Amino acid sequence: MISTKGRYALRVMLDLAEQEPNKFVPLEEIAVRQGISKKYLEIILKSLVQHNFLKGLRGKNGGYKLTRQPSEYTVFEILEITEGSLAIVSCLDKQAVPCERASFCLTLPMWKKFDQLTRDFFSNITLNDLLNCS
Amino acid sequence: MISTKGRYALRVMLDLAEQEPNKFVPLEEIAVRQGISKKYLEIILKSLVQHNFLKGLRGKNGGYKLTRQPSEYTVFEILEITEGSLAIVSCLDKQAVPCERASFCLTLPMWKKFDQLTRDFFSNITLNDLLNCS
DNA sequence: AATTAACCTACTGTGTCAATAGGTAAATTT
DNA sequence: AAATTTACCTATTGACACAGTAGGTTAATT
Repeated sequence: MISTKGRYALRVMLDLAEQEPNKFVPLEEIAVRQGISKKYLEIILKSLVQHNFLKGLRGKNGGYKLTRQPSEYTVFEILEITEGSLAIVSCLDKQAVPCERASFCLTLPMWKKFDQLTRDFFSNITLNDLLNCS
Repeated sequence: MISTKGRYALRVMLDLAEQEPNKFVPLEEIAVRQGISKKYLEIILKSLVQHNFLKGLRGKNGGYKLTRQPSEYTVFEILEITEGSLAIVSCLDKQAVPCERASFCLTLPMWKKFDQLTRDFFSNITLNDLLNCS
């Protein structure tokens, strides 16, 4: 299940996408608008900045802004960063220890298929798509 | 992410489906075969019995057996019982408190779509399908 | 009566989630 | 230069789920 981190991250990115482009928007504004604790959002935005999804600027008139166009962010990459992994089972996690049952596991092919389905689904949705959703 | 409960439950159901039908198979056997702690499996099988997915019989020659044909169990219902919920976001959980942002939430439609995708995917796979996977 | 095996209640260590608290560094304004 | 603003950083916390363990009770068979 997607935690608040991933959900909030998406909402913040969408919030920024709706603001005037290239303008730095202070966290406080976003927090109020989205009804999310400012302190908690800080943690989430930190990782988005570290991955160059956002640019942060300190001081007066500072804040955050997108580093790309909304159409250039996929939901998948935003979720992957904030959730750590979108793998449906731990066996398919990046840093998973290889399972010695893998060769004869009856369920593994199913998990892999679903994993690909998930990847395809969220990779094909951009922030722009969500903004224009009818 | 699917926890060990759901994954183990599936493996146990498949294990039983591979045994002689209508024969009661003791938990000990399954645990050894699957390499899973017997005590932990007890907890998982308990819920499967309570939902009439399995029949348990005590005493000598006792054990567990399926109550239906392997083709009559979908992966979805097995996972739903053992995992509690397969909802991708808590907003879509059965016992979720209604979100007041729902009416204008830009991401909710996406979550709903994915939820349906998940449901469709796992509802269309039966134990029998997994047994015969090539 | 003895054995087998499911069933039941309770407990535990570990880790993650969802925050909160308080301070520091950098940019701007006065 | 001082004050203000706002991002950035470290640490802590309570609650809860995960993954299992322990020990006993009930029912069926031998």
